[in-house]
Amino acid sequence: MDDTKRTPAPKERNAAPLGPSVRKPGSALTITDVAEFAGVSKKTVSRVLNREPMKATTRAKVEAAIETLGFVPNAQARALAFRKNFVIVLFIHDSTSPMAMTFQRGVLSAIGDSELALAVRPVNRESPELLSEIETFLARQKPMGAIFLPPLSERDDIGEMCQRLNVKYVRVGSAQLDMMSRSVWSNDREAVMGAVRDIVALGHKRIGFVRGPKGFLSARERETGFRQALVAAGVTPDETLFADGRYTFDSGVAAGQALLSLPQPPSVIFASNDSMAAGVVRAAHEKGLRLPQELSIVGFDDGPVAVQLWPSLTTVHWPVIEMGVLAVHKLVPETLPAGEDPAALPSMVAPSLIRRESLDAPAR
Amino acid sequence: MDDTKRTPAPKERNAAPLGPSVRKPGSALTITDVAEFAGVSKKTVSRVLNREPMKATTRAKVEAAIETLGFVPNAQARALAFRKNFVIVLFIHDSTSPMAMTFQRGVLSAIGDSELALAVRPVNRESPELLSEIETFLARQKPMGAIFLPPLSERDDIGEMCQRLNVKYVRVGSAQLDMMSRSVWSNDREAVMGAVRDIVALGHKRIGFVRGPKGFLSARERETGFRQALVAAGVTPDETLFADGRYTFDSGVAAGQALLSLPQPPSVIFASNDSMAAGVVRAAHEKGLRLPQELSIVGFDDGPVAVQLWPSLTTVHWPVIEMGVLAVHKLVPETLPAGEDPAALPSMVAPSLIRRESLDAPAR
DNA sequence: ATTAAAATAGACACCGGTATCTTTTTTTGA
DNA sequence: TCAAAAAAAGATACCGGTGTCTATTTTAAT
Repeated sequence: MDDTKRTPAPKERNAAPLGPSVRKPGSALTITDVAEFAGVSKKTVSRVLNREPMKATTRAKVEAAIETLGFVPNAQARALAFRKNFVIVLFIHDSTSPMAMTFQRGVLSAIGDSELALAVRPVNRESPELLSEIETFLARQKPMGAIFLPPLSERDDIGEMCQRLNVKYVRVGSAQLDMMSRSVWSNDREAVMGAVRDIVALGHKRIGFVRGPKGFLSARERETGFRQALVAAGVTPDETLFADGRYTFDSGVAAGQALLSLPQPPSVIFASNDSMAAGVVRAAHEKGLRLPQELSIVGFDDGPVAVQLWPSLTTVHWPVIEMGVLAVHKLVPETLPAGEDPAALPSMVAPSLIRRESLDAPAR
Repeated sequence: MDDTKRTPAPKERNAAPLGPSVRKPGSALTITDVAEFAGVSKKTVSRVLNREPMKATTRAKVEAAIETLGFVPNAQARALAFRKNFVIVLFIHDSTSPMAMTFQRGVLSAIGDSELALAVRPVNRESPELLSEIETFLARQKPMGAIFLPPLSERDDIGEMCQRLNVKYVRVGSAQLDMMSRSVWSNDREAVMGAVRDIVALGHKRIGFVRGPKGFLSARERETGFRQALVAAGVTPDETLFADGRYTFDSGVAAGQALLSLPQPPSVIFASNDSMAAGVVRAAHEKGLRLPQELSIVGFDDGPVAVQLWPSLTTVHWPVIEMGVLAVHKLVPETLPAGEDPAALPSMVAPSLIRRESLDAPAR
């Protein structure tokens, strides 16, 4: 054919294949450069990159060329051709949440140094455009998978949308929210039940409880577990020993003050998360109580603050990091350690009580 | 041969392979579909997407088509054609670091709901392949910009590599590390000096200091500021009042115990970060000291733990979120609020002391 | 009204990979 | 040994956008 002589001025660089020695800096190298260098076709280089079966000698030749030139494939071009971006998106509701940050560590550790990338995207659960925002992001990025953290994960419509868009996803929460392959959850209810059993075993009779916000599944599950454990222990829940909280430190202080001002205050207070437990610790200190002799306090999360408090906090360890790892493995089985069975991955990780200083038997 | 005989039905190209009328769900729509629908060329749609100047009626026509079809452009295709991925990469050394997590919040808030995405990439500063790992990631992703957090930011060779790869970057730290347009920093030295002035003004004479790890610029700057402030106040630094720490809670406990066991203990202890300050708080509590009457404690960071401690921690607020916002604005001026001048962006954000309960005048 | 200049829209190559189909090479079988 | 089958490598279209240059329309000027 002709028409190759086209425009004289621009794009001269292709006219006479790059001219001599115009080796561009950095990694402007393409698969074509590697192919020429190795004396094979583009497709052959592509085969090497994708580890397709081929003759060993050819592979070696190409790998040598890649090594020599320092070639790094362009992720966007691959993504375009694959119609999948090698990215995992982490959708979070509140970028302040320590849980989200901890979860992210799990995700990053599972990704390791694979070619996967992590994209973090905060969205507002209250926004009326929540769904379309997520849809647009997914349509634009076409990620390998999406992870929804609480409370986003509690919405079924998000899952349905992902299926419609053909995007793999995992919903993370304090109870199973979707089919196994799309769920990662901690059994908060059981964990609280176990913790309460331990507390009761120490001899505590009056156990205060600080609720989390009603809108959070974790808060509801934890309260349910607490009540079920009491019932199982033969104790009728005393509604005056329940105080509302919003998962914040301040709300924990207020709840603690309220519970400790009761005519007959509890000998131990279970707070639905560590921030509120820290608030209760403060309320107790302000009242001059000796901890844990005069008041035991138990939290939930095992966040960074738990060990830094005085006394250090007995708390339910929420296996958030493990959940992050699990979510990635479910989305991209290739991240699994070598011939492990993706189908054998669990969905649930069990939280468990960590005993520290803030819990002891009640005073005589 | 001409291919102008315009296919009647769109996507004729799929007719053979995919069967007829297989209108795929979701956003398998392309710019070509929009162009056909609007009766214009691909390029015209592209112009609308990129907000290039054009006739209002044409623009309206195309925008209507986009709206009607629910078209979302493919980020990978754009990135490939642009040779730039609409992504900002945040390189962090230690995914555990609370500072990194807080910084990330600033980055996310600056990104807002623009089409930018945030990718987080942990790398190990100790790894001998650190540089090549970063280079490979940048070559693969071709991001709009890269942000290096401490202690990665302290390496000059990383900056040089980015320039070689033609990647915009910002180095974040506790002192200016690069030219203004590539730096975001907090003046930790000045901030500590100011804090010490306040402490001295309260009447404190013996001020203990808990160092951070020598390998961190922030630790060195904070100590330098501390010493300079003492000298400025006419006090000769007493080396026995310095204790080593590693920015961890445990090291803070140990340092606190050491300082409080001195024959003549300090009346106030300045810890180089909040975690260590929390450790000092614990050491003081263990010794039965009343805070702040018998010992004042001051930290640095103003992290989440500061308000949750008892007593709440007086600490230097480290404006990490603001630094995150600033870094994004520097990398992508388009994220600035509307006609603000990118050149007018500051590089430095000043930390300042937040007075809380843990600091008071020394006892008589 | 006519033409030159400016503004706008279109045609087509191209970004850097992968998929499909074809050609070439190697292996196998008689 | 030679043809047939299998394996390997190559040629080319294509993913979904943007850049460049050309064609067309609109505006301005005479």
